Amino acid sequence: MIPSYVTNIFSFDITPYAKWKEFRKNELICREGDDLSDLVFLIKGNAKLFLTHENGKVTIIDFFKSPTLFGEMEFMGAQKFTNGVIALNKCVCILLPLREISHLLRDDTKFLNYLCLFLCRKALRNTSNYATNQNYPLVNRLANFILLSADGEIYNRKHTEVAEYLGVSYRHLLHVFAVLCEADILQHMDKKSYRIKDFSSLATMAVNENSL
Amino acid sequence: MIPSYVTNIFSFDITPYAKWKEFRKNELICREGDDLSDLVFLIKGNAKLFLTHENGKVTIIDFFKSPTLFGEMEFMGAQKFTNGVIALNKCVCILLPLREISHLLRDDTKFLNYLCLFLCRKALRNTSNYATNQNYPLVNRLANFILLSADGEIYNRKHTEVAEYLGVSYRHLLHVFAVLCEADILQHMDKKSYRIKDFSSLATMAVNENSL
DNA sequence: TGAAAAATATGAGTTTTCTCATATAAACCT
DNA sequence: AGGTTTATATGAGAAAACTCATATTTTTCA
Repeated sequence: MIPSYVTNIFSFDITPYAKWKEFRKNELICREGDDLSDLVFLIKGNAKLFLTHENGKVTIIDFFKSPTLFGEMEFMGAQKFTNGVIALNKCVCILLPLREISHLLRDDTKFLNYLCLFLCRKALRNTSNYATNQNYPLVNRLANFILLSADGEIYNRKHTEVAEYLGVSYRHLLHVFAVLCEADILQHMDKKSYRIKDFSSLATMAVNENSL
Repeated sequence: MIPSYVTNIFSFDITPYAKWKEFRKNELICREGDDLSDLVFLIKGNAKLFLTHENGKVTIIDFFKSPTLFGEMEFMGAQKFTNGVIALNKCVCILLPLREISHLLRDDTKFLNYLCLFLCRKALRNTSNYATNQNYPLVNRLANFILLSADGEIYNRKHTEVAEYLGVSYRHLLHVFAVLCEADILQHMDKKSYRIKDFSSLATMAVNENSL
């Protein structure tokens, strides 16, 4: 029932503590500002981590793809209040109640080593993305994003979400898509999808977000 | 000799392994691309972490203020090559050779807990800064930066460095300083320093980078 | 099924930020 | 001390990105 890549992280048996929970699309897995009381393994589905500014604006901080983990910040006591996590499609999670097992985890070198490595990798990814975003205009970042997220030669994503993720306005994102189409690099297909006509141009202008 | 806040992180005695090393201003503590073979505690001085793009452009990723730690990424094996670290003034470091002690560290729950917490806090700070930077124009970010780094009512920093840190061109930074002066919020004093004339305006427009 | 909400789309005008050119002053080296 | 590099400073024009307005289509959900 609980996948081995989860149970293997620990040097003790977590099955007595683990709870299985499912979320529908658009359901909040963590509400912004709540105390988080569990360590959460996302084993199926995708979710996004977001933060609402006083501004009212919303930033997508990250996309979570299963399998992954969150709630480490709360486990470590590094932050009281969580950011929001919302299910992008049907999600399956395994919850480990912190109250019951945090003392076990703190003594578990196997788990702690795993967590350190997990945190390091996450930090590297974030830093790389951040540095990249600051130094290149949207065309370049978008080229990269298209290459990473296209299915073969077909790109098909929600503009609204992508705009938030790339940290630009919806309007500007559309503008840059239009530019890429005009340059004959993309072709606007039926309504929502684009076809990549010129992979090499796209690759040339793309910034490699994972080259750190 | 080695401060207790360093020795206290470990459950064993590190003194037999620790090396003491000093760096002059502008000396490279870590060269970009090298293998890093030590865990480094910066116990005195300030340093900056940077990354050179294929672009040629340089991003300041972070400022290190003592006391802090770096080299964790290499310890965890999360990255082969380090980013550059350069001393901004005289720096004193304690080096722990990874080859000799990494197996000890991996079994040391005290150290591992410390490292997890350290990584979490770093990640939170980075995320907060990142989200902030994406959503506010420079005036707001700069207002905040001025408040954080001013000495009383006197602000005095190198524009070149600040421009890099805030991820904008030198030209634009100067422009925004001029705007703040024109609005009677700052006053341009002798050559390099500015006096804050209107704290409350500055505070109003400032984005709080540490409100996560 | 029908109304409301969300996503797509495009135009026009503005703000933010960048590039490049150029000049002067300060800091650094040997 | 004198030459080199680095930091400060400013102008002009262009590119990048944003806001607001507005229209259409698609999705959601009661």
